[in-house]
Amino acid sequence: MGDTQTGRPRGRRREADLNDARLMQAAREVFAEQGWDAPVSEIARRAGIGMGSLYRRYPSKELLAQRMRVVGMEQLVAQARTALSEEPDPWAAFARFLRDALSAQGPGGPLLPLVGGRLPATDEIVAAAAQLRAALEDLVEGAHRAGVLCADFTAADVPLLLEHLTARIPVTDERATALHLRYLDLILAGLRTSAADEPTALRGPAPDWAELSELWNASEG
Amino acid sequence: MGDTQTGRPRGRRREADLNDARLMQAAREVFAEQGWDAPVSEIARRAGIGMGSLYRRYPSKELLAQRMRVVGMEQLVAQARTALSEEPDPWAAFARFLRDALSAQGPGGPLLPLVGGRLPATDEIVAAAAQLRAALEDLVEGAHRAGVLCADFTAADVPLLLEHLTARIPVTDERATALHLRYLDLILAGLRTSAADEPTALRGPAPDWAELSELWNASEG
DNA sequence: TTTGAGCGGAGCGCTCCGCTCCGATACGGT
DNA sequence: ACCGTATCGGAGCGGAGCGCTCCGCTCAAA
Repeated sequence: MGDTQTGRPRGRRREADLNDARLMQAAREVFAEQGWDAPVSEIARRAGIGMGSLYRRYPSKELLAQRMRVVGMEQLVAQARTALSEEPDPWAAFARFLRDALSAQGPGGPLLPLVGGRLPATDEIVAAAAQLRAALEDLVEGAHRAGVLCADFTAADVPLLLEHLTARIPVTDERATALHLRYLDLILAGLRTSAADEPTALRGPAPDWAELSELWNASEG
Repeated sequence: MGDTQTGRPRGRRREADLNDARLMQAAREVFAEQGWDAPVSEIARRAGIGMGSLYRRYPSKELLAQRMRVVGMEQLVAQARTALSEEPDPWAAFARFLRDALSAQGPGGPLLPLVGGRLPATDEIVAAAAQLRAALEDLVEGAHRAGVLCADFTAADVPLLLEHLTARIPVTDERATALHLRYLDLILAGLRTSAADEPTALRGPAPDWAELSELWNASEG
């Protein structure tokens, strides 16, 4: 932590910071499109950076991906906090966060850290995950308290739902995001309860946070 | 067509037919889980069949996948026809088909022919696709006529929606299917219009069948 | 018992990946 | 202006893992 507090770096140092930002962006795009097996060279190419510079900054593909997960989760937390503070209505905040998460996770880029599941969790990652969990729980707790959210929809549903809405389809990023948002609207319509409606339409056991941890972190070495 | 009209094959021939059925099943499971890059040896292993037998029946991975697509589409057509004939209510037929498609596409196996997009379409495939299109249009037309389906939801939405609901998550097949069905229920709740509701909640341009063709078939050689 | 069509799986050649090494580049102190 | 040097970029190396083939073995049919 604290590597962004450089007071206006200049020259070579500034270039390195720009490179790092570009790398995170490119890594998220490429991993989202092609999965874990995407070649590192493709990430470097899309970031406009040579392999040497990439491997100087991140000594292995695994470390690069782990850092990318942290950045992605931090961005989600920021989006959740923004939605919570800028939208007074709990339902509006909830809906806005989902839309932001689907569309703004990088230009056209689909979702977040679900490269995981095969790379071990660092301390940084578990800390970011804890913060993400807290933010999502704030979001759904608020909607629940307002009585506008389907009763047995949990905070752990959110990442899984986003994952389900982020199909890897080989079209332009804009078109893919448009389709994601199209089907998200369907989900939102189904999630919203109009006051004392009939019991929720959700079937099957809700996921919990432990299940998510197993999905996101490698089982063991 | 017409290779299933054998009058009770016996002995070695019967084993070959069983092998073929097992192969289709295993191929769908493996491709669904791991995508096109899944090793052929894994398909053979899961089918309980040697590589020799597999490559005797299908001279290349591509031909195997093309045949699998045809079988998968034919199964979807059969499920659509069954839903249409067994469920008198158009909405019930529509909902049942979606649930069947998500769960029964092989035990626990996710969806269908979206290995495509990189392998060329054979005549058999375009014929099966045409039949699938007709069946899906019957399904949504019926629901539309009954006035219970969100207005600008088209038949071409169905495969894309199923694809969106079939996230590849590394859990047991049963759990994955349960999650798919959980979020399908949300979609169904959002899709259903109660008579003259407010205008549909769908945004963005609806997909059409031409877009699907581009997704499913290789652009060119 | 003989036979041979059809089965299973070990191995070959090749593609493609993660990662390293080194010449080229341009910043910053003097 | 000039040079020392930290950093950049991409060609190449070793190896993993794939599609596909080849061949010894099994077992229904005669």
